[in-house]
Amino acid sequence: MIEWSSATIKDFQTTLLTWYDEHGRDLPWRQDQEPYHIWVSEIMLQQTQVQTVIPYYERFMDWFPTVAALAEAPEERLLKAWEGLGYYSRVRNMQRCARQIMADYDGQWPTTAAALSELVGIGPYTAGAIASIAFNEPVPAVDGNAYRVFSRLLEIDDDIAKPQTRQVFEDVISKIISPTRPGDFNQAIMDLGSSYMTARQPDSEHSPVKRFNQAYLDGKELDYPVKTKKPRPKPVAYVAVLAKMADQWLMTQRPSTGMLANLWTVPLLRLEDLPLEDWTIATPLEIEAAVSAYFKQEYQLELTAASLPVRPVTHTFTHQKWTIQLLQGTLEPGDLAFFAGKTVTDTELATLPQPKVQAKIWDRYHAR
DNA sequence: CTCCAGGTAA
DNA sequence: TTACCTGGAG
Repeated sequence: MIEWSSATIKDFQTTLLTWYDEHGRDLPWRQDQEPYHIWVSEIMLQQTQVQTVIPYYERFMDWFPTVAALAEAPEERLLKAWEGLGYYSRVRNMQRCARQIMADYDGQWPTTAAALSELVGIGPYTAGAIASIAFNEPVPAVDGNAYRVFSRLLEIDDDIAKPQTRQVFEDVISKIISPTRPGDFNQAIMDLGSSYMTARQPDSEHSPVKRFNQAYLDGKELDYPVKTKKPRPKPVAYVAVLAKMADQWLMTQRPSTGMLANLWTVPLLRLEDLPLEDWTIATPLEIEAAVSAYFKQEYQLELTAASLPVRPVTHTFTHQKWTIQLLQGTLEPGDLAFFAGKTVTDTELATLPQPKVQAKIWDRYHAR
């Protein structure tokens, strides 16, 4: 890691902020310094690129214009607003946070990073972003962009996969951040990280901070940031049951904890949970019979099932790779007392919050 | 298809 | 440390 003199730091601040004043992006959440606006945008941007976030942000503000409105929203509305963005626990945490602000702070946001960190769903990054942008507190906002930008500027070799490394970056950035315009400084770093200093195809030749970029000057840009790899996702085999009862789709709501919590899908059964001799070598006919037996046993529902002659749907999460065979079925009229779900018309179907993997299942079904 | 990026909670 | 989701690049 290299060190900058105080003259270099001042030079960098001026160069960065001058560039930001000229070329910073004009985004919906940069119209004012409302902490609510900053917060919503930051939570969305944690996981998604700007172009995708914009329409979600506009609709979110339309549906939930204030912290008070968000605190009172029905959960299904919340999940619908977040449908397709992923990491659904975040929007539930946002509502818990909104309720904390109403109950503990009388609707007024706390104004320091330390206090913001106490709120549900607000970690060190988001606390720094809100405190610096909305309240002008000179604190760093260390996200993936900051890791990438500063590791290259200063050739910081610490492994960003290790939690302790955050402190190294916070210390470094604290010395470099503009004391007068900390919010703009942090946002300029984000813009730099998504334009000239990208992960795979940086364009430092044209970057406004080219001359400060030690890794670029040394031809080692792509060596930064240093990050150890994660293990491969584990394969899991599923069968999706697209079943109708009296012309209505059978849908299930997932449990309130774990993956895709509270979202709606067609019944998804792990092959290894079905009554099969050996699920790794089961034939379509054996799977049909096993699924019917499972429905009878677990839900007390009479299902006639037929495999669909389509490619399985694949969907990869960080830690699991799902391969999903599609199966079509018809249910005898019966009660759903033992089934965690309901039957819906096509119109009602569209109102249920559903994850991307379910969208893929519908796509494959309709393309058959 | 594979690989990878990205914050917080538990 | 591991779970949580989707999208983009190659």
